[in-house]
Amino acid sequence: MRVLCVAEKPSAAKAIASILSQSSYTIRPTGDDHVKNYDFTYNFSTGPASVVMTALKGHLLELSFEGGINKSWYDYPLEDLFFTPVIKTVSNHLQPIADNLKSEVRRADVLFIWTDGDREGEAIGGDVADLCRSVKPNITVWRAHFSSMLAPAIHSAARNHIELDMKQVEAVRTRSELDLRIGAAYTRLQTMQLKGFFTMDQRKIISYGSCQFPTLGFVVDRYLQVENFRPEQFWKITMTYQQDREQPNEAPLNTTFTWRRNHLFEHWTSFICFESCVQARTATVTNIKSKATSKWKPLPLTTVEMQKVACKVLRLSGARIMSIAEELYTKGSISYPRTETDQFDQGFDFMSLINQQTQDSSWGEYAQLLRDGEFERPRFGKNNDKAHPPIHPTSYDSSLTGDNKRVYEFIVRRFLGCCWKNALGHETNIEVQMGEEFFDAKGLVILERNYLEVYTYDKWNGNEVPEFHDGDVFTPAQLNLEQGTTTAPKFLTESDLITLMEKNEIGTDATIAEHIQKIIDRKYVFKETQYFKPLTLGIALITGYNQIDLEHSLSKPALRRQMEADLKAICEGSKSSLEVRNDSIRKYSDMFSHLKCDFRVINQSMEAHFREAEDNSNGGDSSSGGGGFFNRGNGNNNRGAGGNSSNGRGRGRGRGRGRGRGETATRGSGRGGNTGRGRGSPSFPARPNTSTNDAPTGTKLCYCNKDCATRKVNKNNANRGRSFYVCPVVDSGCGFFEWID
DNA sequence: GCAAGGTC
Repeated sequence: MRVLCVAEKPSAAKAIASILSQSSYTIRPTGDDHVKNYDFTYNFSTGPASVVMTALKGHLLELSFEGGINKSWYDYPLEDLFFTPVIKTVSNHLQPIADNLKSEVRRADVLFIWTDGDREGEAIGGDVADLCRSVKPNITVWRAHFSSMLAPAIHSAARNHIELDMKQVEAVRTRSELDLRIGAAYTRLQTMQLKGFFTMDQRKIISYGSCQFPTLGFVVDRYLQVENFRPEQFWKITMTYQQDREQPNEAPLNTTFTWRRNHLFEHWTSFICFESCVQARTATVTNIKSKATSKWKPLPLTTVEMQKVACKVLRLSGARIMSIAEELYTKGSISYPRTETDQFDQGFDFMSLINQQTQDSSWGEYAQLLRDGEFERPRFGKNNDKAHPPIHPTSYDSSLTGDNKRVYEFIVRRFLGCCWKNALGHETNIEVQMGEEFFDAKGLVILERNYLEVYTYDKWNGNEVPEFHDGDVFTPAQLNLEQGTTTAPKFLTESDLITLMEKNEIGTDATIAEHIQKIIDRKYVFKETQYFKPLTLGIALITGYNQIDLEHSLSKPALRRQMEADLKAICEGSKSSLEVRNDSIRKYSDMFSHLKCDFRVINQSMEAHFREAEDNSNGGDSSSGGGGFFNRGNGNNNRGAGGNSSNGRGRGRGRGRGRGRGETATRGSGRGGNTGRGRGSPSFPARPNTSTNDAPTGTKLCYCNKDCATRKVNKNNANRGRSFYVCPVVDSGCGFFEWID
């Protein structure tokens, strides 16, 4: 018997051939540089056989439209794109691989498919079977079912073959067809309709894709949240305690307590709470909880996690990280970089990998510690793609420089961190009461840093607090009622964007970074430092789509998620692929007709946003940047970084400018506050900033009981029916208030 | 000149 085995990629073919043949195979080259044919013999359940193990490079076939519509954009109605037949062909660069398969299968009795154990792998297998049947219609087809690349799993798969799961194959075929039809129709419509806006580049593509648009939608949504943000004032009580040290030359220990109400938006309610504290004058420790705590070491590294964390700590784009990881993998320095698995197999040989890293001058000492007894098995995550282990170093590589070195170092440190112990600490929670208000402080002593030593990307800072006991009473060093303003949310970082995409099932681990790169390349968004901001084109498209009353929003994740759910339904057998295909085509083509009718809305949105952008650019340079449109806020326009944060934004809409980030709660401690005058400790609090509207009316009395006139106030809603008094004298009064029950 | 999904 002669068996032709086909793996999804060259590395898998090599690994499987090594296991099955116990490394005694001969290699033949093919027409493709990366793909090799491995010849060996193997004892299958049906008996011994001569085996050829070969590989693909992912999908073998590509989908396209039949006939002239594939090329000509103007000679056919766009609606035809939903119905015109599609064909699958081998793209030119994969032709040598297809030729190799065809010639090998002629000599085979059995085609044995060893593609990855996921939906796409099944579909790739389906295409291989079709191609091979075109040469040898009656060939027997087996499917290997394996859940790891370890020898027992591979041998078991070889001896217990199953059949291709045509439901999964159909699901992927449905997905590809829908993606192509929808992408082509909407892209052509957008591009042709909006062509007039781009004088400099007539070939500009304004693409639509079921993944790229929701991705753009996330960026624009956040932009609109920032744009529409209205700051709100709040008030909060801050309290600190200062303890002298035993050593006179040591700086005193300052402890900041957090008000349990955090902050309130009602001015007078905050006053009342604050006054209760002022009256009490001292704080009493009401509860102390002390316990051991730990900071957990990270999980083994998956692709998406690598992108999320490495984007942040290395300040590289996801696309760049993936391309470097690919390079490191090809070089043999790290394992396969596209994996969803965050658990290592039971038999995984950690120690030899740790040993390899002991020679490094930077992290070698930590690898030595692990080798010499500190090792602890990595945590078990919840995900296993049954095809690849978590990303880890496979050999020590000292030849790297630049970003490649930084990415490699990240992967090594992450791996070593996983193999260490959790960081250990001791936590103390102190609750104190002043008047009717509660405050909390948290102390942390780090006892053992463990994994933090090597995984330097995680931070865990200790915080020393005084040794309090239940019932202790102290006088605060400072007690203030501070005013603050809520601040706008920040723009999305790449890490935020990846998290959103993952949560909403937009793209896969291997494609998330590509979709992000795509909306940058299309000039829908740009990246300013680490933040994503939409360009005029992106804003105009999304706000335009949002204004059209479509059955489903094309810029929100729900449609893609529905497609994902339908594909699962096909795999589970609860829906047929034909049903999903027809329903989806009807849905998208109905929306397409609607969109086409209402496209003037998108045009108006473009006009409005482009005009606004041009106005903002002070005239003249509206054609800067690629493609002849204004790059809102981009440094290209010489308005400097951050230009779009205040550049005419809110023009005529009364929006505040310069909504400062981080300007929380420091006002109100200015005038006359904190001077310690009058009653000694606690120091006098800041005079509350009473605006005319807030100022009470009434008569009588104040805390200082001196000459300042006071007025009585009734604020039933705010103070539960009690009256209180406030000294209204701004410059010479005491600034205090008195409760009168 | 369109998509998203594999992989190098």
